[in-house]
Amino acid sequence: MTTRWLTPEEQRAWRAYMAASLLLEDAIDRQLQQDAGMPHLYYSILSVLSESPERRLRMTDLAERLKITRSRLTYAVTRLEKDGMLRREACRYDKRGSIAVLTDEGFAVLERAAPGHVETVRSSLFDRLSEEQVGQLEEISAAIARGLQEEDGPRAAADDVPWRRRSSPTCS
Amino acid sequence: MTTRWLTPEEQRAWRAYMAASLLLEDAIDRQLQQDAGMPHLYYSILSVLSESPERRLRMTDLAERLKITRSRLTYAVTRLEKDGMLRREACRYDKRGSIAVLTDEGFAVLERAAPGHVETVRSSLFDRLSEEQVGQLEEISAAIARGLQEEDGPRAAADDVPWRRRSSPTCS
DNA sequence: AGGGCTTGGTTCAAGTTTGAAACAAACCTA
DNA sequence: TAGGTTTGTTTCAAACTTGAACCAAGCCCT
Repeated sequence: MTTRWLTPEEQRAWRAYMAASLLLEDAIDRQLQQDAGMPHLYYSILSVLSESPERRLRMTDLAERLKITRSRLTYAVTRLEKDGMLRREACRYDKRGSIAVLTDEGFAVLERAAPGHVETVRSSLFDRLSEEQVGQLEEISAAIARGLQEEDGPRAAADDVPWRRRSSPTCS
Repeated sequence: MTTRWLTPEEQRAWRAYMAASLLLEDAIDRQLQQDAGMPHLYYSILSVLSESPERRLRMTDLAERLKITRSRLTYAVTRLEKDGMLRREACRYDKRGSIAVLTDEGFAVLERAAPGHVETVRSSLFDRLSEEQVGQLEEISAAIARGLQEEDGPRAAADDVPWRRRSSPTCS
């Protein structure tokens, strides 16, 4: 089949998107590195944990939520654990499992870093967009994410029964 | 000043965006790594070069267009040069300068990889969006990029005179 | 001309990411 | 219930990124 090349509009959109996403990740990473001594991903890990019941989550669930590989997560968690931001606990019900638990120190660091981070997100992103555009961005992003996720993982649905791991996020 | 936290709509948009951009970069990187043996950035370098006059560009210009640091570019170009995708030439007019030139082999590799890449971009992104959304994405991205660039570099404008480097991209 | 500042580019070490391989526990099935 | 497969996690080496430090070469300015 002959390639369906991008139209000029698509080209423009694609290039603009690439530039924006690079610049944005960069700005955010730099700010967090400066003010919290960790890259964006690491901050996100703490953030997700802080919102989970009992501030704990299994590695796989954490990876799933953050859309990163388990391997990448292992490395990050190892560093964060070394820094005292979180600790690992064994899972009682599944001896393979390991659970990341946010420590009080980790929570404190997060609380301290949050305002600066939000400010950066705001000034880099939301201050530049109209309310309407915020909605558009969400829809567009959701559409992309949806598409890319169903590809590999038609997970959940029927086999996601209550007593299964997937629905008991803290595994304890 | 008290932090202006994100509204629920902003939260949703932000999370959706984060997920989408991670998944998208991932999908694209994986495809290119598989089919062309190089990550997305490296492909982009070849791509930008291929569209430049004489398929050559100064390092700084290349970095500027790709929105990456010079250091990162140096590393990438070193690898690509080792692989024969491009070569470096000295700049005649400015002995500090070095110019990356796409080789015929590099061009061939690019041509071979392009269809697969475009197909991935299409199926991951544009097939999921309406025409209207493509336009919205461009506007949103442009707004973000604009904001993040003027911060550091209020370059160009008046002092971007014709005979200056910035406007003679090939420096030769 | 002789500093001193700026710019273009690379280098270096430390940190991060990748993907494949290794392991171990859990699950299935005959 | 033994063996085979799947799932959860880590490990390892190789690749990539980061930011600061460095080296020239160009650019003032007096």
